[in-house]
Amino acid sequence: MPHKHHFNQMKNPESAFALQEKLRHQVIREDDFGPLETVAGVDVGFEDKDQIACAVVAVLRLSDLKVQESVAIRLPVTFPYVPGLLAFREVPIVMEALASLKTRPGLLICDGNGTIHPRRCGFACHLGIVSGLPSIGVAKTPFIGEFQPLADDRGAWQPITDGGEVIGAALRTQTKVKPIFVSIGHRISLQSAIDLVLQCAPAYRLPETTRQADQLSKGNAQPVIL
DNA sequence: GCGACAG
DNA sequence: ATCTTGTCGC
Repeated sequence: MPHKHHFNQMKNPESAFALQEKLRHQVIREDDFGPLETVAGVDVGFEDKDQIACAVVAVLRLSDLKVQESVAIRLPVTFPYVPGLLAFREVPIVMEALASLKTRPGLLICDGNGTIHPRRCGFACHLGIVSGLPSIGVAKTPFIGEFQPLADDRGAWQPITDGGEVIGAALRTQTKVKPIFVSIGHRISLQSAIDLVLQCAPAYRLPETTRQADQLSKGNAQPVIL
């Protein structure tokens, strides 16, 4: 079982780059999943002056986008935030969260990029390969690449390119609202990723999966004022 | 060399 | 990511 141990022992950026170069070739860029019953939102938040990471996986029914199950896990941070190496900071704890789920999600919608990455192996790709699950990357900013202006209606999108290669899409999920950045994570095509993200974002800029996971990763103990 | 830089 | 209330606009 070569996988799971690469992370915690990752000490220097050189070995992290090497692993990404290896994993990038394992990314499956075509649809490789059956009928989807559930879709899970993945998000990691930080607390305590960046000492503690909190990973949340929220499993929603695709039919009504209602939360069917969710888990939140808290662990000490083991890797710093380095642009381009986000996966090494967040994948391990997310794997722990996935392990404690009762439901095996049909697909993961990640908070972060997939192929929109210098080495085409962002968080969503990394998590998809390590977990074996189909995954999509959804980010609020593009990180790298260029794209043409998009129409202002919901569903409008433009390819994001880098060195002539299409690496993702800038997608407008709500009319006249700033676009989000969708990319392949693993076992899905870019077109299917776009369609699915749009389906999961019927009312807000971010998909419901991300919103639910995000909400659960924050002050779960919201004091009710009377 | 300089600036930019997912979460 | 996180620190944080109200507020301008459709």
